[in-house]
Amino acid sequence: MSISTERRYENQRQVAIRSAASVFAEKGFHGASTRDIAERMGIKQGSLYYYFKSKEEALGEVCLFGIEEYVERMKTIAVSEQPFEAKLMATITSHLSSYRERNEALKVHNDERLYLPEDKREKLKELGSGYRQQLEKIFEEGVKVGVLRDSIDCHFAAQTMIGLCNGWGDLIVRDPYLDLFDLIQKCTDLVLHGFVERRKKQRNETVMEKTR
Amino acid sequence: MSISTERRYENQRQVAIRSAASVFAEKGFHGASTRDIAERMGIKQGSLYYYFKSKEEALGEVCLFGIEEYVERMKTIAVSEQPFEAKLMATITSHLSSYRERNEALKVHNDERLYLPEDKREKLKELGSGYRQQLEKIFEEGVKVGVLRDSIDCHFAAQTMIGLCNGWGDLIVRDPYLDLFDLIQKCTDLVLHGFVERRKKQRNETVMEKTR
DNA sequence: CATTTTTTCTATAATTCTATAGAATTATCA
DNA sequence: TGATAATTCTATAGAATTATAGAAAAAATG
Repeated sequence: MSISTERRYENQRQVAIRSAASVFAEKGFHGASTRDIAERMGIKQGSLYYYFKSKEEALGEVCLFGIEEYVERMKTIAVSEQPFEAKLMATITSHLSSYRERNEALKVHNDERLYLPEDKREKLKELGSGYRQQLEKIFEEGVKVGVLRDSIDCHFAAQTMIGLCNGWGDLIVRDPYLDLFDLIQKCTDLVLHGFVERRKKQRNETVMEKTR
Repeated sequence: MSISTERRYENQRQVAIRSAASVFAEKGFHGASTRDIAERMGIKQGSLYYYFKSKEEALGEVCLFGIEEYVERMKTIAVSEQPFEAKLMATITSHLSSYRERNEALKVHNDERLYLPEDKREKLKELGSGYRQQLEKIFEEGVKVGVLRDSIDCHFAAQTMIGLCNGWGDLIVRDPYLDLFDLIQKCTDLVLHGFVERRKKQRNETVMEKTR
């Protein structure tokens, strides 16, 4: 097998993974048939098995594809020397952007990975927890430098931010015109400051204003 | 058909719906077989069709069961005369509690409703949008009375809060020991105030403190 | 160009699943 | 109790699905 032949195979396999991602995202793992996936990439059902030895393997590859770079980016952000606020926004940006870039594979990872057998799920679980732990550390750092309240629960914070981004992820996948930039601003702002009005630097402010 | 006979039927049908909810939550709509559902309620596969005319109808009933009361409660909260903060917390409480009480049906609604045919999905969509709109109104009210910043996007706020609660919903379903009360406090606090330290009433505060 | 290797196709075995029909059982009620 | 109605069961038709084997086609190689 020549080097270019191998590369060609890997390329086509990547096409297969993206096709599977797209079909799994649309119909779910069990709702999608190998025929659907094959058709989406323009080959016949039986030929798909040249790239995957089973439908399950296809799911495994899609999930890995979906989460791998996402975790990789988090590592980069976590070790970087930016101030807390920048890290937070970078995380949100990375997370939300993944939904646009990864061809629905991240969504498939979220929704369908539990249909993988235990051993394959293990690897994904590690990646996922690694992500959460690093996010947690970012929050801890924020507390340490005094940007964040020291009463906050960093585990809760990390888990919530992941859930919040995943919720928007579903909508991003469904609506390709959704303005990511705007969304990122708003999410960051919410996590940092909440929705409540802060009365700062306002002169002549009275308690009565509350009920005006 | 006597009245008690009808009631018995309706009771058993409710058992069927809950069984279906449980199986759908675990295996997904397509991954679950009618045999699985029947077995969970202790009858044989064919007998299930005494309660549903199709597997799809079962899914429809589960989704409706999952979302109906949830929407109902939101209505009650929205029209109530509580201050904004109380309404917000009531909403979060209602949302998160539903995951404990509804036998996984709300999760099924979230994850599997898109496998329903268009016409059945319509009804659910209306219920869901109604929910979101009412939540939006609560936020708008919060802005109007001055509790919330008037720069906030109430549509974003509502959508985010739903996503945030749904994210925790998944974890609540998986972990029956998760402390809901604590979670509700933290979610409310996040949405209201964010995670950033507010320096209020602190004397001698300098700009340098930011980078200490 | 002829040969070898890679890729895709066709056909199919084996299994599973939904939904239905009609028999059997169980419960209700007069 | 005996008749009627409700509930569950068994058996199965018919459709769909996964995975495999071997033929056919396309591409690479010397």
